[in-house]
Amino acid sequence: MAEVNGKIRIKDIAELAGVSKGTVDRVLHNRGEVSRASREKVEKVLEEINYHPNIHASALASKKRYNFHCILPDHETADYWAYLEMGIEKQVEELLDLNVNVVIHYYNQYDVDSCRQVYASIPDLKPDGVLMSPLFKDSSNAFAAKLKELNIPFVFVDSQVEGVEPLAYFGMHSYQSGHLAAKLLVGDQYDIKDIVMFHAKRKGETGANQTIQRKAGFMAYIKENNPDCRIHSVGLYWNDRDKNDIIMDQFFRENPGIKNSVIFNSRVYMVADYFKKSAMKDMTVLGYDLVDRNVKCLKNGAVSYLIAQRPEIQGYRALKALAQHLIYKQEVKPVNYMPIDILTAENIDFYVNFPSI
Amino acid sequence: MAEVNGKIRIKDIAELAGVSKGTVDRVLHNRGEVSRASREKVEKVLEEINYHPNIHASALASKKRYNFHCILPDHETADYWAYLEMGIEKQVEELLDLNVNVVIHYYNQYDVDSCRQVYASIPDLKPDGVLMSPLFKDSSNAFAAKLKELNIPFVFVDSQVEGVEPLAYFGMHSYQSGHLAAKLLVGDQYDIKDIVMFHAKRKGETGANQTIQRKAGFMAYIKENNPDCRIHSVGLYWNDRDKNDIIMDQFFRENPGIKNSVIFNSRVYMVADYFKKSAMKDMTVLGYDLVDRNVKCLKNGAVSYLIAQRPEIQGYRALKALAQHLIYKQEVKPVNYMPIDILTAENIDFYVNFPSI
DNA sequence: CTGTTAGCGCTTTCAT
DNA sequence: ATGAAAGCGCTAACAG
Repeated sequence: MAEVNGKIRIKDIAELAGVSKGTVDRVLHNRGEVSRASREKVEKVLEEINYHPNIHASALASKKRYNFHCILPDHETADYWAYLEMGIEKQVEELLDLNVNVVIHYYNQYDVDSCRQVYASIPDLKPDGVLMSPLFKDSSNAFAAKLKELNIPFVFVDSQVEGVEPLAYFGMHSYQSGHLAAKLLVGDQYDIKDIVMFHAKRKGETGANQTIQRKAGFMAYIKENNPDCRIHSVGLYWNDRDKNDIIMDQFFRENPGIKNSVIFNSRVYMVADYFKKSAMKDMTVLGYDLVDRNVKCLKNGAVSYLIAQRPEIQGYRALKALAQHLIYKQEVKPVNYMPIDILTAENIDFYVNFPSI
Repeated sequence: MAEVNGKIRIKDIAELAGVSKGTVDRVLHNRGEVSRASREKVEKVLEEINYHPNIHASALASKKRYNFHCILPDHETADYWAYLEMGIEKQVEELLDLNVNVVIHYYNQYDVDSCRQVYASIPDLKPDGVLMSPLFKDSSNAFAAKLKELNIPFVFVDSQVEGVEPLAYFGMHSYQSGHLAAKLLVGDQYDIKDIVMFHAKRKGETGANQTIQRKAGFMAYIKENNPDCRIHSVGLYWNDRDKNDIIMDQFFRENPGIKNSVIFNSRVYMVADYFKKSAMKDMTVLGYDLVDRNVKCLKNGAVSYLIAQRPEIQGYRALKALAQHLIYKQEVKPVNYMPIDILTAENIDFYVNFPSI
């Protein structure tokens, strides 16, 4: 039998230390000037007892208001970013009574300029904290430097940018996820000699190293465990299905017999759809992210594995990290890797309906 | 750009409705008598606006105290139950300022009588809510009936008991997890013709149908996908290693060449240790639960897959469910299946260090 | 049945 | 530098 309790108030500490509530508050928050003598008396009491402030009283009385700004790619309902945003909204609810105001800004994820424009508009809003997804590496890097200069704490979700140290990062360990992808796709099956890897053909500023890292992890595993396996890389245009069909038609005409494919992003359903349309059976397909269209493919067998990364948790915790840092003055862990979830037809249902927060 | 806000107080509602704060409070909580006229005026205002009570003010002012009692098997540090208890403790922290008192009671998980004894002691404590793990089916059933009679809400973690309807259940879908276990262990490899399945030899009252369900799911998958596969069942004594060695020695002498084994509980490390000691290579071993000893086996390759079920979340949410029901008067979802996590050497690190709450 | 009022523990302002 | 006091929004007790 174990019991938990705790009912020490600031008033109690004040009485024990022989000072007033106001003084205790001043030492607790290092605000205002306190004489050495008073400070020591209070600190002595604090060491002896186990004081936990009543967060409800604290939140209720606090007058300070905070403005947090989130910068995300625009997105469709039920895609990866939508889930991340749902996590943010969850945290917003909890922050409401803490006098925190949260604004979400969107940029076109296929247009660097739109992203830059949003970044440029932020400083004038005098944010107390910023949450961002650094899709565009260079622009994000520059913006992060600006925030550092303005002394505004910021957190990253989804991907990291080398050389930038946010207050905290919430996302997947991309390299290791690629490793896992390779293990799931080929494992110890040494008879697999060909794998096709689809990637996005993009123009303009390179994205964050998310996909690059995933690919690197994948290659490393193959090289170590199945060195004779050939990896074919095929570039696709996510917004031009017809063009993709032609590209894939040609590829599989030239390389018949390839049964294993991997896609390092959430567009795996497009590839699965192609296989279905082309009546290509027995394909093993692996992709990323728990989004509606992929779930459907997983269930009907068109996709074998999905690797997921808890986007809601990313959004939820990233925003929370700002509050922990700014409001509760707590330490925040700088790097927070999400679990790399393996989804199959057999366990997907319990992920889809699970309120992860 | 999207913004969120909301600052309507009871006082505002009172003014809008032309009544006093007290009356608004009475209709919000259905307490005390309110005239039809007043009630309707207030309800009309409530429909038009979007009122969210300030939980901090509410918690601070509330005088009511709650006593929750949790009944768990005793356990070692870092085993499955320890994780579940960590989740409970997390929720306890959040409940502290809500005037909730939580006591955890332990029973010997190998002794029905100790469990019955604890159950018998609970009603005198006048609990407002109970959290329990119904390991012993019949006794738990009887106790649940008693709680129903006393009108005390209770929640189940870890396993369910047929015919009993707790306020909520938090745990895994055992049958489906068995299905998944089979898929992972043999998948489409039709050349696998023998699997050995280890189970616990227990005495006394049968446990909950947890293990039985897992086994059933496993068998069903094999039957459907690999009907020629033979499944050998071997009973072990978890608390007698020497005896187990003899049993396993004999089994593998009589059945050489079996490479695939499954254990439907967290003792998989015992089997893995045996294989290691006996220098049996190339064994594929699958078991349950993210506990320290199993993690070690996963990392050194002695275990291939672990299936995990988020015990912290179970404890955390189960206790929270009591608070939601009793304090916030919110609806609680009666059946809450945890995601069935697939752990391998490649992704285990990100589960081990992940603060799931 | 309804309005008024005294706190809950903490923050913050204002005298001293 | 420090104490006293007002008040955050809500609950609950009390007086009418």
